[in-house]
Amino acid sequence: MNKDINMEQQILQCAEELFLEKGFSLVSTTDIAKKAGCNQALVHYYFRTKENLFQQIFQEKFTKFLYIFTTFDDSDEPFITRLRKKMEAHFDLLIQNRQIPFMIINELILNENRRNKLVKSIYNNNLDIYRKFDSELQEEIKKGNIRPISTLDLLINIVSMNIIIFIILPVLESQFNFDNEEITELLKQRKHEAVETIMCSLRPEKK
Amino acid sequence: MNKDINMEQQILQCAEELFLEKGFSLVSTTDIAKKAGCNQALVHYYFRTKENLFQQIFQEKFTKFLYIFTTFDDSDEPFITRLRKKMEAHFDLLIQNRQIPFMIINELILNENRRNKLVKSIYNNNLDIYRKFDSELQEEIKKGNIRPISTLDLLINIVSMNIIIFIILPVLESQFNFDNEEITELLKQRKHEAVETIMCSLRPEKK
DNA sequence: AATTTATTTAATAGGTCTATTAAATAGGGT
DNA sequence: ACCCTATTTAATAGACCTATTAAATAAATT
Repeated sequence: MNKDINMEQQILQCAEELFLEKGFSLVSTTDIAKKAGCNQALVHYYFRTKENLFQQIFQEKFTKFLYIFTTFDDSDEPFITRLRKKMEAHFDLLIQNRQIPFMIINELILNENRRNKLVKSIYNNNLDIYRKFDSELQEEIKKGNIRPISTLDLLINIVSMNIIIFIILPVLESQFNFDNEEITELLKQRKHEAVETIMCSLRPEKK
Repeated sequence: MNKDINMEQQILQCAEELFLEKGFSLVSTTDIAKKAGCNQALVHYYFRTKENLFQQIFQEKFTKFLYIFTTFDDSDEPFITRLRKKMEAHFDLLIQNRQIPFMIINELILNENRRNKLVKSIYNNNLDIYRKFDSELQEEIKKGNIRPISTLDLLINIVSMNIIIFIILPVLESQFNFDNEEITELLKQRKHEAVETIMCSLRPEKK
């Protein structure tokens, strides 16, 4: 591993890679130390517990995952255009961090404590932006520009369509031996299809 | 636990519940034995290894998960109607087995051996039905009844929309204290929305 | 140079885990 | 009653895990 940066950062970075790949419980502090090239006790010296170390990383990844949906786009483009852009930006983020969806699913289901803590903070911190989004959406529906749908359902749909390929990717890779370029192309196509599916699903009924 | 059935079945059943809840690595044979009310060695007596025991259960769940998509519906209803029915049946199955999606995601990502084994057998066993579905779909697209979409994308979309709520459910339960009835109602609504989203997304462009 | 502080290591306590072994118990069949 | 087989248990080997402790080394400060 890189010897230029200090060991604390080194450990953090190695831990991140391992946790992203295998989740909390399948990574030991011994694994982390080995990868970082240091003694196992050093991991505990800097971070005290494995849980601490994981929390730091997970928190950051989760915030990243949600960031795009927790910021307000104040351009004067139409609602649907801004929505499309958000969705595309979110997908692009996942392309850069392909294991985030798995990590989040895994830890959010398995660890009740982490889940409770996170969920509460998300809920409280983003109520405003949620309400704003909600009122804009319902406005568009009233105008007949968008098929009637609840805000929660739409958000779930978007997240769902955006994460699924990153869950399925390992399976596809098991069957077909993709090289990097093919995966890039696959993700590009899938991004297009995911966005298109949501956009098409929002078209109002023909009269 | 129930004392009427024999201990082998008892162990299998308890293991199933635990594995579904926590996945392979967070369940010990000691946990299983405790739940089943027997000595830990008995788990190994009947199933030799934890891996064996898990395989049996996982295989069954995974087959169940795919079953609906691996059978052919030969009624003479329109393609889109049959598709909708399949999707609904699949969702209903998941309602009865809410932890299946998590288990599959978890183990399919974490364990390369299991993934490889499964993926190959699925691929080989269901090529015929896949081709049949593929040709029907492309036929409908040619007729202009359905928006152009690849078969793989459509299947991914359907699975995605069907599983997402079962992934998110623990998160929602953390925030709101649902009782059983509320969850049933929530799932019913979500089923409707998932199916509707796919159906709407398949409508051809207006001319 | 001496002293203090920060980093790193070896050693280990105390726990859990899987799997095996040998012994105990139970249940037919003869 | 005896034998045979199936079921169940206690005990334990051997591995690995987290976290701590005390000692060693390096770096910084006076």
